[in-house]
Amino acid sequence: MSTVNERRAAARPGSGSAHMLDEAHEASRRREPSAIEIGLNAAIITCAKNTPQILTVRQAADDRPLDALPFGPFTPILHRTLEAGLRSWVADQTGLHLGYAEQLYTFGDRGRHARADDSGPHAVSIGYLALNRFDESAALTGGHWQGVYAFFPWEDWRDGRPAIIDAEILPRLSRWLAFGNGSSDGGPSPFSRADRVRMCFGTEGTQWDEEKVLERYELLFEAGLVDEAAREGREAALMWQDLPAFGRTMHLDHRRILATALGRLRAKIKYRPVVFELMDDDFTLFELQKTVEAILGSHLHKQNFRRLVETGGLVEATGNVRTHTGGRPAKLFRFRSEVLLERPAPGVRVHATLN
Amino acid sequence: MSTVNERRAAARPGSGSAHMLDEAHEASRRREPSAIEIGLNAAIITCAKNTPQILTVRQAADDRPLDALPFGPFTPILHRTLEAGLRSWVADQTGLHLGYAEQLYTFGDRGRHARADDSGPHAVSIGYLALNRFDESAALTGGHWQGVYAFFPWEDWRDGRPAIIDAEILPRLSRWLAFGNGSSDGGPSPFSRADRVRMCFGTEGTQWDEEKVLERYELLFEAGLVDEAAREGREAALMWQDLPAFGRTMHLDHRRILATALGRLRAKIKYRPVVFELMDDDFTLFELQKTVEAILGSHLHKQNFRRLVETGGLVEATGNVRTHTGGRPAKLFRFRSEVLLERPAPGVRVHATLN
DNA sequence: CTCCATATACTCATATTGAGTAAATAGAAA
DNA sequence: TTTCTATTTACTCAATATGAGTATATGGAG
Repeated sequence: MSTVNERRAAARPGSGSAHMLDEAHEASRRREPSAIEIGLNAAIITCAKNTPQILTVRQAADDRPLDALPFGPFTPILHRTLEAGLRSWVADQTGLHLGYAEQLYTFGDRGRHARADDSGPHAVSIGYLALNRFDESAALTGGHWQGVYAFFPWEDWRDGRPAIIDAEILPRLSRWLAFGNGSSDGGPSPFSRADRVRMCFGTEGTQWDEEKVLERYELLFEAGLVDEAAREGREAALMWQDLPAFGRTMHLDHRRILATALGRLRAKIKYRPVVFELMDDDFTLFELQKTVEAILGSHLHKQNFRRLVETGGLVEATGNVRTHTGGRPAKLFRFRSEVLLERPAPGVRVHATLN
Repeated sequence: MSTVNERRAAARPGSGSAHMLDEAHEASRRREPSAIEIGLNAAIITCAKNTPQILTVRQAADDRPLDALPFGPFTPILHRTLEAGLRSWVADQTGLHLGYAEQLYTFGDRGRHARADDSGPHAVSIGYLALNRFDESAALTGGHWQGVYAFFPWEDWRDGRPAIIDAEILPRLSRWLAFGNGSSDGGPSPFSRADRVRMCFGTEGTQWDEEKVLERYELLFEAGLVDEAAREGREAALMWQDLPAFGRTMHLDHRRILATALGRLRAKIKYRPVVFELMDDDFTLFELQKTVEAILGSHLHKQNFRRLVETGGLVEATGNVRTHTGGRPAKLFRFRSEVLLERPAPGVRVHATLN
């Protein structure tokens, strides 16, 4: 972990730093605009075919086209709020009208544009998580849905511990540890690299935490194992040869935003009724469970799931049943939005099992 | 000076929005900077005298000076990351070196600058929550600590339900409901105003949720009851006469950022060991409890608190005791940072009681 | 020396959780 | 028609966690 003084030193290239700061502050008070672009990025998630899906658009970068999240700059003249701007861009680029949307994080680190030098304007990107129910009939005017786990193959544990972890990831992380161990390089994490590997991938007795999607992605990034690290000229990326693809790559830092989105969704699904943003009006409890499992990437105990969701007042029976389920007809349920008024934090509070 | 966007808007006052959007996007691709300022704001919280304290600086606005959070613009030339910029501004303005800091939210709504028209540049402000232990000996070069509940008198329930709720707030909210009921005015909330009053202030059987600090502030804002609403020319603010002060006001939207910070801290304290950022290295369990209670604004069951914190592996005894506690000497404890490696979400999971 | 406020050590009933068994039912396969 | 199968639905049960309480220890103030 870097000290305050180191951080301050880094923040002051060259001469009289205090003076420069004052000057910058003064410029701001005189309302001189700084050359900063604000990008709005939407991680739009739906659930189809038992898999969480992300809406991507194609973006030409350098030579080859890459997957990107729908995005555009925030222009205050056109958009009353940040979220309005986001909705407008998404509708523009994909024809999709967003339902639920929440702000995730604002990314402002240097290096977003894959330049070693400081040329070009600096961009700050605000990431959003949006949830839409899957509508087969509504044709998109742009972009297409892709399975989220194509970007994070190590995150889906529904068929057991993904092979890529022990076969590809952990051996390389071990080499990376052996190289430059100690605390991480200037990052804010107070943990040693070895501890971070333990926490992220649940080795040595530590258990897998499905919410640490971002932490895992960032660890792989630091270790130079994801393509984005090589693109940005990360030092650690130089030590690898014949790297397999650790998930599909994305434009700029969009995969980081997607990792943030999935992690947030996995966390939130447990204490707020956000799953229902992904469901049709009527659904069976089994369909609901499959959706939750797809998001969490793990299996849940069926009987307990039903108990939780029913006694928690999250759903109510519609009185109808669905046949052709492959077995006994299933009662149809709908979301009871009244819970939001009754309980402080209603949600699908679930604990993952390994079965 | 006029901005790029203003000039464009002036040149084409009635043009179609789709075209404008394309054009704006094109402008962005040509890397034309938009005139947007990014402000960094720090809600720095500590705990002293059994009260959460917020670090404020004085800021001259229009005629009278107001309390403000330490803030400054993000200048990519000077600051490698957003957080580095924040730390630098805070050190500059107050002499304080931040410890724990996390990003809260990015506020970008029009109206931040209390202008009815669209003059002036639009500002986007990124709010941070920072936690510091209180250090009596470290003198501040600027700013001073103020009790958080001076800004939100309705949030401290340690001496029972605050009188201001039933005496001042609820009667006026009732009048506000009677005026223009129905769903809120264009806001994103799917609830009726009446439902929001219930959820926020725990009327009609609904229980008080201490985490809804922001929701409560925004409800009071919409109802025109806080000074900021009058300053920004909110319509609802016009209907009141002889309004008492509903908490101290702050510069711009800083009180909203503070509300976000307190709400986030109250939520996070339950599932992450953030309290310890506010404690000295050694502390008694009673001191720890008093700190948690100060943050949550409610009392906890003492014996259960100890059990939770000890069996949860959050603390370990140092072997020393503290005397002069007013009673039997208390064992001193320290934070066991190893829990972070052992458990996925260690924290002070507590449930409020009314005693 | 007594009182007092706090610390510490327990008990106990109830609710929640994790995990399991068993019966019901419609469609598909034999 | 019968059997099989995958699924739904209904219970059970032990272990643990939670909310609330009682009882005792101990140093300092008066």
